[in-house]
Amino acid sequence: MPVTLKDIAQKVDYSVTTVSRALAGYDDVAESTRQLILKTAAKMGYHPNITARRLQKQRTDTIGFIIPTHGPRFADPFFSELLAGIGNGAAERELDLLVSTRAPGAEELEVYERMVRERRVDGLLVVRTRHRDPRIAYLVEHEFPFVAFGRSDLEVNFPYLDVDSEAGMRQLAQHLIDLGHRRIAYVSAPLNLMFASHRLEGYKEALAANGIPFDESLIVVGELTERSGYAMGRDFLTQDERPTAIIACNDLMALGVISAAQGLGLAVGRDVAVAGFDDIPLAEHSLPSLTTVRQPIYEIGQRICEMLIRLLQEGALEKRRVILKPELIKRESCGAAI
Amino acid sequence: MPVTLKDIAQKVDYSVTTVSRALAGYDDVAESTRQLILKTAAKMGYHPNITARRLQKQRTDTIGFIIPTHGPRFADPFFSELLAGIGNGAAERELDLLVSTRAPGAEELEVYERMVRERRVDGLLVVRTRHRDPRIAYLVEHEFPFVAFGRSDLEVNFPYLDVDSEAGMRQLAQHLIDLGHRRIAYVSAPLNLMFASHRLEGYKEALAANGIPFDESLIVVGELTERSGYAMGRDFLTQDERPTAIIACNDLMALGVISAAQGLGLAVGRDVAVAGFDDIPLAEHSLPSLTTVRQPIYEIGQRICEMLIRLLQEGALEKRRVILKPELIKRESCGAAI
DNA sequence: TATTGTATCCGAAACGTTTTGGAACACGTC
DNA sequence: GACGTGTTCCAAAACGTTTCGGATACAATA
Repeated sequence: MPVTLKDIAQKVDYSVTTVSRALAGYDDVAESTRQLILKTAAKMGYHPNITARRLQKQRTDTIGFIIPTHGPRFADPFFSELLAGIGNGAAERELDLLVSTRAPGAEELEVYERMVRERRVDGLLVVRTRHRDPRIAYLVEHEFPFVAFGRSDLEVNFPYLDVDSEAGMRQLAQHLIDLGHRRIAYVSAPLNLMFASHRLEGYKEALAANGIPFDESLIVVGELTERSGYAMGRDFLTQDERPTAIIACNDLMALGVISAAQGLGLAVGRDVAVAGFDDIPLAEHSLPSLTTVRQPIYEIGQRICEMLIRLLQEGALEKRRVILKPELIKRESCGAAI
Repeated sequence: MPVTLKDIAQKVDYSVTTVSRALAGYDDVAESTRQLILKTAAKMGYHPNITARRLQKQRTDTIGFIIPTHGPRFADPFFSELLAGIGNGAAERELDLLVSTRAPGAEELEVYERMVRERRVDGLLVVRTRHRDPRIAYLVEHEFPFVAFGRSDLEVNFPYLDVDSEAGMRQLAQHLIDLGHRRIAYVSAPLNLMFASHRLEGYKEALAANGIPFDESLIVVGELTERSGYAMGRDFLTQDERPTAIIACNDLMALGVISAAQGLGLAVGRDVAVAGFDDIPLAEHSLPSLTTVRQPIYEIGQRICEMLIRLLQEGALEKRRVILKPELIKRESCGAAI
């Protein structure tokens, strides 16, 4: 049986109130009795019952994070890094992190609803925002505190942090164009993801800026996995008039494209250029190393966590919209590294 | 202000007790009043306050999982898959999952202590067990319910699930030996990890069984990252008398070794054989595809979760120790795929 | 008629904490 | 001697739920 305030109170012969206040550091308890109480509490091995405290304080000191997974073999390095950032961000402020894993869809929304209605968490983190994102709509409607990683096309106002994917992809495509490429294939992410639109937009802008006509047949939509990148890459590279460069919407797919190219006996970086987006750790050490656009994933996790915490503590946020500039990382997969 | 039982009681003019019991489905409330209460609760948008319920029931319906991370760039596909398994396992039984991320060490143990002492969770999941694992020692000493992924060398009895790494590695090494290799280098995981010892043991057994002397200089300890595998692989492959095969303790390092080999102009699968352990999704799609030993990571996550839940519900476990047989997956990195 | 049984309900306590609003007392000041 | 001013303490309420141990009313049984 764990030690409670009552137990201590009995032992030192003070009221529960006084014990509570001594422990909490109020100054309306005599220094001598405080010392006695502190010592006794330590000796008895007292630790507050967090649930009782939560009930009384009417907050959980917990934030929620629902990871959108797809299928059982969910092995995305992007999310483990993001999670590490969020986890450590939460830990710094002594907050608990409640994690759920769910594939996008109706069930996923139910998880959000449960978290909100049953007051399991004080606030939520929403990642990988989608078009007409129902999660955001729900949270805004119920005025539940949350911070998103990614913008939205809903006509609502909410705090978010995002990376300027459009600019990043524009830079990347421009880089390839500068290297002389004209037929640049593009493996998109599912287009219901906001960032997928932004990146595609950036790609189109770069083409337009250089007077290269947009060719629908060079665009394909993948699933963000390596397997998918492999399949798409193979398709492109076995066409009669194959592209000279392939951009994938994330690094995992880009790695798949590289495998596909190499499987066909092509030298990536010479025979065909390949580029990704994210700069996961694997990108640097793949062979050839991967040209990509760097998002500071860990830092993003930390920052959205911080934003949420501040939002919860202060009820508002001075900077509700944060856009980070991504960085083009030139490596071997698009030609000799610089 | 959320709706409480009291609000409903007032509305329908029954006691809080009756409302509570009606909602909970007890049969000592008249069918007609139950219907009334159910309808009213729905209409008023009632949802139980989970914290209050927890306080009363003296359990949290939450399990804890502390992910051992190393450094900020923590992007391990193994853990995201494991987390997906655990997350979905917990969700099936309507349990919350409390996640924390912490590097092994003193701070990490403090997280365990907090979770236990302040009753934040009903039970814990411990993964990647270590020699004289202080987490296990602590939990056993405090008789706190937990299930481990991995065995221990402590003289204590606790429920765990593990993969027979020794057998897996023995098979893998035997496979390489059968392919004619005699100088087989080995990139181990840090040796304080239980599975590292088991795998090294399996490697040694295979050598011994085939009369190959054990060569200390062929053993090196890496950090389970691709970067580390790259460095170790490069070291081995630039030696005068380089090994003809390299086994890495996990797939991520094996991928690093492959990069190193390819960077040196070696054809992996022909000039040098490389093998890993885990069978992360990337292993199948790397080029060449990676020979490895398959652990069903997602399933492992699900199963340890299930075990813990059963342990919590029934107070005991019929099968406290589960050992899974891993499966050798032969692919191109050790010679033509079969 | 007295007793037992059944169906339906509820008051009060409990879970462990924090906070509110004041009580009790000692001390100095006018 | 009355009046403030601190200092130190505490009873009780509150957070929202579940559960224990009846209570009541009525029907069925002996």
